[in-house]
Amino acid sequence: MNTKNTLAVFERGTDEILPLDELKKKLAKNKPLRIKAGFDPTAPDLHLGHTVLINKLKQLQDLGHEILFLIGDFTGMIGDPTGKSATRPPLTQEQVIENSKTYQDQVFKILDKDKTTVVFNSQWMGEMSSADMIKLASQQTVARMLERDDFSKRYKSGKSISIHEFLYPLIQGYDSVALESDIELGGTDQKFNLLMGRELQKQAGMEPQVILTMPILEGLDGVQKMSKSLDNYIGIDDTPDDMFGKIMSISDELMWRYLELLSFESLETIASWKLEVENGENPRNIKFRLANEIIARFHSAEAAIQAQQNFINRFAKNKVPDEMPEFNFDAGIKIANLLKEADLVNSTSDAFRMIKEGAAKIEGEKITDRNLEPEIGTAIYQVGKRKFARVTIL
RNA sequence: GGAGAGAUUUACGAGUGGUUAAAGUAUGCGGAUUGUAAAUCCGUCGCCUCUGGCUUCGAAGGUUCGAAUCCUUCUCUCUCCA
Repeated sequence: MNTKNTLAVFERGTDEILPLDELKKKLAKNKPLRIKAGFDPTAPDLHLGHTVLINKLKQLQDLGHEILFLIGDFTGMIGDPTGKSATRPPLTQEQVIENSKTYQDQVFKILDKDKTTVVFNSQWMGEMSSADMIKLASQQTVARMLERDDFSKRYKSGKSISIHEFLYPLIQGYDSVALESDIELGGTDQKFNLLMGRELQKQAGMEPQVILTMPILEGLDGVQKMSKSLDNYIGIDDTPDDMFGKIMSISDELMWRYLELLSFESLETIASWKLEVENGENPRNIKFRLANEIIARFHSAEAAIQAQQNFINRFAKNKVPDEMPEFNFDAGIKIANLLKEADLVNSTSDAFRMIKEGAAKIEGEKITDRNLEPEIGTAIYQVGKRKFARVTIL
């Protein structure tokens, strides 16, 4: 592939490439580049937000470049302050190890395992002495650190910033020195950290890496970034039904954003869909297409069709789902406790509330008696539109 | 080390001895409507079978008939000075 086409692959969907000239020079060398991307093993389960970046890695991998998949097990113990308005709780060693395993299992659903180099930054950071750390810390100034938006915001608004949080960008930057990376990918929120890698590489006498940022995918709420801690994500391990439901719940506005960043459909195709909607097509049907594509990618085409069928049955036709959690209880249990034990409500107080609001149903019949002791037998219990459980009273 | 300010329920934020389980707003949840979208309206938002009881206002003690509110110690945060 010639340089021009290669460059097009690099640029597709990116937010920024800095500096572009240096990337062109690196590509002109006509040999595999070392491409670094770091992941913070804060919690297991990748979500669609991560796949924006991973898809890009996959594309570059297919061009023959070397992917350095960095698991930030050392930095994970700091807790990345990026984008946070408060100090993030650090992870324990055990959590980090556990989570990084899950990460690898999931990421190789997209990346080619044989062509990917997995590295842990504890490999070199764990070896670093206190003296080395001080030397590293001496390479940047507090003023420079406070340039970072989230730090300066917190500083100005009187929120605490711990010293160790300043170390995070430094260590991430040092990772680039240790790995001698040519390019580093990250979300736009990583820009500061990525640039830090350039500076430290320069100071180490190396050719600095080019940074490539990908847009941050908004979560289901359409405002905050998709993240596990905010619970507004679609996990790639989610069941087809969950995926379908979550995609359907996003706003019309957000739907276009998702199509842009997650779909493999061409931009022309997406533009034609927009035209359809303007001409009266129900936006819901566009979401159907998006949901189908995503589910087919992480599960199968059949699963996608099934999920859509389930969705239509459940909501459009108001039927109950085929599958739901099952519970057994002894006779004499009170309805409030039953709903709580079956995970349909958070507390018995919540159960009373739901009953009062007419949201709790048995076999489609509203529960009116809050002191009800359900009869022996099996029945479908429901709270709200989405929560179901098949309960057997013994 | 010194001086000062502050820590309230998911979040922001009222509340300076007694109708305070704690205003208000946001978020969330539920209902109506609908395309499980948006918008709107209504209800609800500590726990416990609950016309009542229990535990909360950084932590632990204390004063009081009674404390989120007063006192003491401690923890943490911020500002200024060194």
